[in-house]
Amino acid sequence: MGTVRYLEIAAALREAILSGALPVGGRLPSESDLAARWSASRGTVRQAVATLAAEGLIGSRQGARRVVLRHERRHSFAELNSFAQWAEGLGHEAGSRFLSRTRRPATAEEAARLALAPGSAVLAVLRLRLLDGEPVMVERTAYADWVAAEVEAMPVDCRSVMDSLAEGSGTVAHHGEHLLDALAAGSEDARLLRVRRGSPLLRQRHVSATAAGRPIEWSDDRYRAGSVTFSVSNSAVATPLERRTGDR
Amino acid sequence: MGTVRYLEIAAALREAILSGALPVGGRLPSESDLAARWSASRGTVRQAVATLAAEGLIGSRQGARRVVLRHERRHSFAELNSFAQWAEGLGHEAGSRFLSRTRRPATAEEAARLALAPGSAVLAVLRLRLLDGEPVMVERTAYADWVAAEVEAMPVDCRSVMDSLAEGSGTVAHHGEHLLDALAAGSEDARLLRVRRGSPLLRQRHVSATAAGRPIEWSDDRYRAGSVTFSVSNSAVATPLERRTGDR
DNA sequence: CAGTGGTCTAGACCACATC
DNA sequence: ATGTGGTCTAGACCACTGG
Repeated sequence: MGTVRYLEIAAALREAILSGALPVGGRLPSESDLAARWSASRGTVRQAVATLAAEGLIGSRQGARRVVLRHERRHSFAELNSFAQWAEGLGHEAGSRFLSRTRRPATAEEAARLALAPGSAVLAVLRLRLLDGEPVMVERTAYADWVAAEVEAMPVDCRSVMDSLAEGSGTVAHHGEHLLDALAAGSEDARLLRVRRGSPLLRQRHVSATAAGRPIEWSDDRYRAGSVTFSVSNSAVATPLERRTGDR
Repeated sequence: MGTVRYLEIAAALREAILSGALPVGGRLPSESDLAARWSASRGTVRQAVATLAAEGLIGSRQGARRVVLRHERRHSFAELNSFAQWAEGLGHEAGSRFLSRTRRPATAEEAARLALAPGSAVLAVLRLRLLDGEPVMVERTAYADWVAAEVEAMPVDCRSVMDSLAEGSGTVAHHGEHLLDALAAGSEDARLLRVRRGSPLLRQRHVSATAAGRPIEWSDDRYRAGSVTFSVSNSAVATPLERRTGDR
């Protein structure tokens, strides 16, 4: 059986929360209740509720029952790193076009982000992303050389580079670091996104890496204002968010 | 002793990573090594490394040693919810001025975010934030009525509302949900931040709640482009980030 | 005060990586 | 084949919440 006990329990609790059976502000059963009901040890139950806490669905304090914080669904990691999967998960139609793919030496920033020796070759890609036919994002990505050939071979309207890499060589993104800021549209941005120069864009720069920590890509994605919102939830015990000044 | 075993181990490992003693891409000692070295059980060691994994510092795959992913420090939850603590942590001087504080009925959105009955009273605040004397952020916050009196009593240049609430009534933020997007500066934004109307701003809307899940405030913070960057790290096992279309 | 979550132990078996 | 992390058990004591 591929079944994992604590994920079963977590899924059942998640379902109860998302369906509204457990209202926001309501209390979860105690750990011992859950352990008895599922014939599992307390450790396993704690692993299940820790999963939900990491998703921001529930909170806890020593001595008091766990409480439901929200009942909205979250998106998976795959949806986060893949524009196509994200769009489809929301019922939108994702489009994509490679505008250029060229090999060139990495810039200093790209080399640093991809943990490459300065001047190593990367595959630089310019790509336009559409949502229901409308252009919403311009993507400028540098791929590490060990995936470059595979990316070059993809069709110009390839739905998802990350999906194709997974199906092809089995390369899967496992970690990501994302930098979010705002900037004014440059002339190329403006032309491709059909907005005026200087209009606000939301920029998401991110590096994706394999489970072993090997960087795959470093990307600069610029969204038309109003087209997307990023959402982050955190707590005093688990802090996935950071804020910085200036560039970087 | 107020010492917690797994936090001690986590702190030691974190120190080793941040100092560079364990290089990026390097492998951590095995769980049994660490357990022996610290005279702790394997469960305790796993709790320690789980802490670092949640901070995005290390990654793991079944069967292989854990690897170091990065060695940059993260900011605490407190720094995330508090402009003042964040600025001071970076060595900048944070300034602040209340421009207005008025009680009025909650808008539909505010009532929903703060889990209030429609039309309940809130304290609406307009506040300008400075970094080293320069205006960088405009904050429009709705405080729940049960903290309104306390916020009204604070001086106009109060450094940190959240710190003051903690010291005063012991109200501490424990959970947060943040929405990040870009938008064009309105006329009030432009005047206060000394930028042109229509220039790009990074908007962070967020709700803060107590450990019990009781909402404290709902805020719309707008940063001058280039003044701040938000950073998020995630992995296939822990996904704190979500992306959405349109408003909300 | 009883109940609850937070911490910790000392085992066990399995799936997967690495050599 | 050996080592490693992933999962699970069945206990234990403590700190804190709540009525």
